[in-house]
Amino acid sequence: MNQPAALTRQEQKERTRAALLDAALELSHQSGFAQISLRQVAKQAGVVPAAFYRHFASMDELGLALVERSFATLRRMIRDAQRDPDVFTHIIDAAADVLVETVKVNKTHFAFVARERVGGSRAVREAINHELDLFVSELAVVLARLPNIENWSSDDVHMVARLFVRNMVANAEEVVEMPDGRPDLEAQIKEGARRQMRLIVLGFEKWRS
Amino acid sequence: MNQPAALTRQEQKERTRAALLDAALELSHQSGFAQISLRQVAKQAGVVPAAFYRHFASMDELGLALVERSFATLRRMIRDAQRDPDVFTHIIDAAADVLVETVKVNKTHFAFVARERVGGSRAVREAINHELDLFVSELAVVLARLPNIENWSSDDVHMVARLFVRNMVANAEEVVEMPDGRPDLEAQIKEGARRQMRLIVLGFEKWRS
DNA sequence: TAGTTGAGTGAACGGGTGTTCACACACTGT
DNA sequence: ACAGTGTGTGAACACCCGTTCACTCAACTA
Repeated sequence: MNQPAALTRQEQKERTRAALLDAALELSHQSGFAQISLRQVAKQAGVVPAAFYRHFASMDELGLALVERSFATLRRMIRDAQRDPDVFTHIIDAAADVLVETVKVNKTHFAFVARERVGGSRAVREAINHELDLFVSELAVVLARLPNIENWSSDDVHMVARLFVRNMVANAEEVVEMPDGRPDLEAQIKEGARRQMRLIVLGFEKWRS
Repeated sequence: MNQPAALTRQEQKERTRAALLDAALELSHQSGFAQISLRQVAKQAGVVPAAFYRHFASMDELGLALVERSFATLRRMIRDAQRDPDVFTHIIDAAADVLVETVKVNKTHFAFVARERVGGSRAVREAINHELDLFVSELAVVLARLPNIENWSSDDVHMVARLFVRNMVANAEEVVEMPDGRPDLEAQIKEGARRQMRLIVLGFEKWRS
């Protein structure tokens, strides 16, 4: 019936919403989400401040939307990784590679999560920690199938999963802080992540209680 | 020659400076250091905004002073712990206990460090990460003397030290976020920390390259 | 004791903030 | 073709911000 070249109402609205999210993400990359203003975001998105309210009730609500979008990226990374056959043969090497590469490509999303996980407003902080808890539980299910772990208590499996996720977050933070164009640093982080995971896995065999 | 009951000039100045630092620490405990204002800090310290400049050139400079003060607390914790003979017989249990107790008592300092390590301004962030790097190196020296580690490469020792410090930071974050008056949660965090350290130590024996 | 120093004052400034409102006007369903 | 819906506008508001300035007056020095 229509859209002869122009944009439908819904399309246009979604486009502006995305522009606001992108603007907030980019601005917060330098100074942190908590200290950017509604007016700055609106300006960067090419929109008047009042228009912001057509999409979000507050900056906090935009922050929550950003959490959602960022974890969607993380989930996609995990899903794609599981399709790769290498992951099952050299789990640790693959995990280190995938981690560093994905974080590098989606730097802004991971920077947002890393930063706001501890520095953000209460609402944003809790949303992120909730997502990370979900992620720990998912990882626990995967770990429970590994040879040396299959008859551990579920408490212990959860503990190990937390250990891995914590280190994943810490390594992601390092990649985020990494200056551009430093493949040496990148390799160093990757190697560090690999060794840490190997050390932890070595402990599996002798674990009791 | 003087101070009949009144305060010397220097004493009074130091007192106000301390009041400003305390005010900033308390205010940032709820909302994060980066989003509190010079005026708020001055008001909380019972001083007019302009007086702030007699002590710090900017909020950033106050932040750096806060980093220094917080790490002095951390160092005191380590030093005290080393005096305790229990630490050498049950290193891991003692470490978990000391960590949780000290963080609980100095909650505001650790909350500041945990939060601003990733969320703060560039200057504050770098100062904290520098202090943490120093701490990793100190720990590496201690670890290098342990039985299973004594002939590892220094790179590997450093890697393990980083793994421990990361987990220490993560556990401190958990204690900080912990609501008051929940000894069950506290015990849970302590037990988790203990298990994670034990798992890592188990890997020491079989480590190669 | 007289003069100097400097921590703290109070008012003022220019500018950025979130939020509100009536309004314009392009896309929408009838 | 027409009325309606709703995204985006631009101006206005009251407020808080960092920073400056001339000032007071107690603690200091000589």
